[in-house]
Amino acid sequence: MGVVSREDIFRVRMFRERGYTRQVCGSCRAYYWSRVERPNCGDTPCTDYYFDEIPVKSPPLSLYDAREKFLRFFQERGHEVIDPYPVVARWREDIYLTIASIAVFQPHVTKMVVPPPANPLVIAQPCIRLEDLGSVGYTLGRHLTNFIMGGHHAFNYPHKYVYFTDETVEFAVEFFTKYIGVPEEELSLKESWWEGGGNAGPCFEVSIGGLEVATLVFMMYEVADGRYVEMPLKIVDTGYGIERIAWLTQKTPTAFHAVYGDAVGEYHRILGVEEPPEPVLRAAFKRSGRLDLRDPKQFETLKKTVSLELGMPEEEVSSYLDGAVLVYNALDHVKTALLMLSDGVVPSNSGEGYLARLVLRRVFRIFSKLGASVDAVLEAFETQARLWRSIYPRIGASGDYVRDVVELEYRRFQELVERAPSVVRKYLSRGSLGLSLDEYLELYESHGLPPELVAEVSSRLGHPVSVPREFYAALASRRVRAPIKKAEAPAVPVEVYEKARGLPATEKLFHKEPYTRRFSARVVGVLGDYVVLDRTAFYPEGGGQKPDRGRLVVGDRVYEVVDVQKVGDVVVHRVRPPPRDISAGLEVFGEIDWDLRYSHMRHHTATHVLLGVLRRVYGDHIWQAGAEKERTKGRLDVTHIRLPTPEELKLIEGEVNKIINDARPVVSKEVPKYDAERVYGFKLYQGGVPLEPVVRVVEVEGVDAEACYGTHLRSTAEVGGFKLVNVEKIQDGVIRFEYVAGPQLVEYASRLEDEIRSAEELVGGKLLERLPKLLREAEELRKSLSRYKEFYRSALVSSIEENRVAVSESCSVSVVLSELSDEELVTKTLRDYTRERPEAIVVVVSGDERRSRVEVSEGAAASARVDAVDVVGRISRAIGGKGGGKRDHAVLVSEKALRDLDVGEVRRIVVDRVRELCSQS
RNA sequence: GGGCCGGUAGCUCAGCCUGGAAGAGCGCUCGGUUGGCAUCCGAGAGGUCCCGGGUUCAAAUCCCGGCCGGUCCA
Repeated sequence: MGVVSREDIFRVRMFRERGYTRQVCGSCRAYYWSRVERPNCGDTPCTDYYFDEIPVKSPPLSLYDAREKFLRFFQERGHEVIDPYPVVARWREDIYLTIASIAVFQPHVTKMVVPPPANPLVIAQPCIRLEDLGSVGYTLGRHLTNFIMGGHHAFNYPHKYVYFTDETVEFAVEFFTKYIGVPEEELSLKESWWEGGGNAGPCFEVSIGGLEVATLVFMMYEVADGRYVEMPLKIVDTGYGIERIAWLTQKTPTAFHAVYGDAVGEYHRILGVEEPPEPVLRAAFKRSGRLDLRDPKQFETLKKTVSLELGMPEEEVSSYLDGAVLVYNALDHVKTALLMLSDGVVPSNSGEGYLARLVLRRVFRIFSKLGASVDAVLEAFETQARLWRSIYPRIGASGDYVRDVVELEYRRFQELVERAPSVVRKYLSRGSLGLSLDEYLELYESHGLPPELVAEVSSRLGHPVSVPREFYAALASRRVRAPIKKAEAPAVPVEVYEKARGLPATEKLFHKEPYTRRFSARVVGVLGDYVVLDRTAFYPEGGGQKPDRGRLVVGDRVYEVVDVQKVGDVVVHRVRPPPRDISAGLEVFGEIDWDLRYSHMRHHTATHVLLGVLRRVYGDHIWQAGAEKERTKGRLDVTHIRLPTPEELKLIEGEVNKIINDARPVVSKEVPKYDAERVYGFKLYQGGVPLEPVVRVVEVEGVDAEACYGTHLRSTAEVGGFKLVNVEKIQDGVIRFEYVAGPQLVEYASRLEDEIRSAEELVGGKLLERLPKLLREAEELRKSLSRYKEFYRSALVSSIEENRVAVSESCSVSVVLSELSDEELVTKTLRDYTRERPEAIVVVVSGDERRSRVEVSEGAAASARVDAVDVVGRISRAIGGKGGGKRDHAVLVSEKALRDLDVGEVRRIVVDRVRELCSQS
């Protein structure tokens, strides 16, 4: 296939054969194709909806029927039906959710790393898009946060052409006219341009009566640095709106009625909202296609129009529609949450977990706004679980988990709401004039309190405020985009990486025979400190398993292997000393540190068993979030909603050990990617999704199967034994398990024993006998210390009294020396003393052999006359030292030892100054 | 992964901006008052001011690093 110019690509065979003409839309100026003359492109917002007036031959299709019809049509035309992928895009680094059917094949297929599972193929892929989350209900179904994208895809390789524009348009026209029974005259195909996920291409938007029912994209370009580069692979990427097809055939006033059927009425009941009469919905429906979501005023205008048309009071129309919009939002959001949760998302404060929490909080807000309880929320989830489990089996399987999560998240939501008054009060008390825009933004972004809630709470607290109009604009302007995930730094130097990529793949003895300890091989290349062999038993770091160590022997020279990494299919060994004398072709003898390796293998196999047990105990939302297998211990992080209880931990430990005792075989095999996915499901990819046509599957019989690169035992029996040593929550929604296996278990136990023995030596006896005694003793010492403190305190007070010189009615002065260097005690005593005696000025000189301290404390009346800071300043000038303080309390610290300090001098200065200031009247 | 907010008595928090004596309410203990109570009165105990470092005569307070929690976003 040659390069097609941008205009020519739209001139497809069918348009010529069946007399379609290219026309310009009177409204949006776009070009479109149709068999008849039309005033506009036939898509909203250039027209009202009128598809309900079009005679469609198809009987009303439910969502399920529409999906089946779509799949069968393309299956009959040579497309293989592919099972849908999860809505959580775990195979993508750049997006969290599956936003289109093509996302299933990006980037591995689009970048030609892996062939597609079939070609051509058809898929009904559930997708989630949260962009319009805030305004779903208003357009009565034009926008949904979840939808099924029906995609038929053909991948045209340079050497293998399948089909492109002509057939794609013919399929679309045939599908809608013959299968759905839409008169051909009603079809309009608008020329457009599509971009997304780093790809781009021309497209047709297919509309019927104002409803866009499909987009036919011809993906031909890669977008690189803002330039379009033609791809060798030309992809037919279509998206049929299955919900819209159901809507088109059912002609209900909203898409929600078409998609959710009886559940619409159920939700009205659950939420206690009256259903609007049909004429209200019909009237709103007509114009809803023209609504622009960015302008909330348009919805108000729509209400006015409906009210005029029906002669119904505006308030009535408004209350009907406002209530219905909330119900539609609830329907939509609950289903989105259900899809995410049943695909195993654990709500958290980051990543896809945050998106799940975001959706759930929207649901909770709707329910609490309407005064519905958590039971109503649960009922709403159960209603839809019943509705969808036939299409999505995972929804049926995750009931307990969904219920658990909803309850837990609802509780957190309520805590947030309960916190609101105290937080708002704090902000209100800061300034006198209500709340500023910045304060609203901070309340939202830092405390999760939306402005409407803040205003409500504030007026309940007796401070009516109004939400700043510019709030959402200000919020939007703060949004900055950042890459989702950062590329990891390579584990080998760049120049080694570059050179290694040119070398042939290393034969992996560690895969072929994981128990290989010694081997011979030939040197393929030497790259700096790294040696590359034609085959190796050294395991390179990967999949959370640490690299092997050991030695390489070349002739009579011995090199220590200190690191092993992989570059693609090439294994590189870093050795010491630097391999200066080695060259390609030499024979090498290798030996790995078997003790280390065997520990890795035990901990690795134990990790798989643990993960399998966790999934069995808690459910399929358990996903590996990270893992590390070292010599001394293994570590597994998994997604889960809460810390396990001690009982659960005992159960988990017991189950793992049972499987170890069972001596289950552990088998590794190479399986074509798509076969593996079919057999084991997506949970295969616990440690990430390898973008390769063939994956290595490690299966622990009846327990776990994962795509894994690591080395494993032949049987679980070899794990030897399993003990959890630490469990903690490392972040919201992620639980860390640490454990030891085999001989490490003995090491662990004897380390514990050593610790206890050392502790017992310290306390001189059995811990449980000695500790209570020691604690009692400590308590007694504490009490006795406080008695001594009291004694010193009263001694200090007497000393102050004895040295007291009355100067005037409002002034007395007392300068004393205290041998005690307990600063806290002195300060507290002085404070108590001067509080009782407003006229007192007390100076205490204390210290030790390194430094001295002069503390001046004054009662209220005295400090009105004598400034403590001034007194300290004078002392400082006479005897040195630095200090300062407040008018009634100041401190001076000198580097002199206490015995070198002239207390008489200090007394003279203080008494003179006090006399000077207090004698005057 | 990033931004923002927070971490002070058992609990809820004030104090931090502007460095200078560790605070309030509730709860707890004891005593008194009361027929009864979320009664009233009085006394008392209770602190690693998250951790580490820096600046300073002096740090809960300022600066840097870390940990933990919350929240918004990607």
